[in-house]
Amino acid sequence: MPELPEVETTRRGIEPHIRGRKIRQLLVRDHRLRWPVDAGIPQSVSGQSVISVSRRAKYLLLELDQGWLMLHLGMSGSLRILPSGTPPETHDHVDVLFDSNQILRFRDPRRFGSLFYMTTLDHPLLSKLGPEPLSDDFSVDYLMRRARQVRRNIKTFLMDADIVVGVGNIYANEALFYAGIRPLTEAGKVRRARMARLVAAVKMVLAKAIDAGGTSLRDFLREDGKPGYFRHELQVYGREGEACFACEGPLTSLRISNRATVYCRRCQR
DNA sequence: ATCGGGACCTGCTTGC
DNA sequence: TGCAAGCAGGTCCCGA
Repeated sequence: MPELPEVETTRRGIEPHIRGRKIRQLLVRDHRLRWPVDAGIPQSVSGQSVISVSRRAKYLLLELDQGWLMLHLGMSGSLRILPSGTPPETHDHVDVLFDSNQILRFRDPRRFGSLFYMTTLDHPLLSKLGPEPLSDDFSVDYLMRRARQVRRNIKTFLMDADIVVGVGNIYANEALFYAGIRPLTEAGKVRRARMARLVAAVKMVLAKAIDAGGTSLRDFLREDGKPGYFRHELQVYGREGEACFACEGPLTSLRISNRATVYCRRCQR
């Protein structure tokens, strides 16, 4: 799936096409997503216009006249803007047809994604989320305070959406490399100066990935069907055994909480 | 209360 | 070439 940069890339891609447009019809071909898609959604949103498209964590929020469509891309989801009449392919589970005769089409092979309609933003999935990583709320002070309260490694800590949202496996590996911190270091033992480097690294790597249109490994495509280009910027993710770009030593790999972890023994302490 | 692991799915790559 | 195992960008939920 898309991590935060991919979701933000998608948001920026679709907004100009659907903002101000009226929903003519919403079609659910397969309701079996992470949570079953409510059968009442098509009726609820028909005739409503899109006021704005925003993002909270990795959720896309389509603000309508009287509510919100909330969409998560899961691990393999993507959104495309297509001319109406474009035949659906396998795994194209949801279409939103607009009065512009364009379709917003949701594809998700693994069906880990989700779609909700709600009339307030007071939703349990949004209620306990940590700060946005690119906001000022995600600061050294904040992260030091949270780290003191836990006993777990820094990588798992960083990927916990209660702590900070939007940092998935790729960018956690990348940020720890830039910060020079070993992934298994206990979060509570990271000194302030290094935590400051980590906060800066998270912001930098996410911002650069957004600028590049996200990272495309296999599934992710932008709304226009093109890939993102951040893959070429990756320092450690997917490079186990290869030479570190900084010191040329071989990159080490291990699994932390069952997620592929790659780091440089020499550059990360 | 915190934490790790399992579970949810399909498709692609790898190794026998 | 064929088949099975392993792995993939997320994250909720359960039991320890």
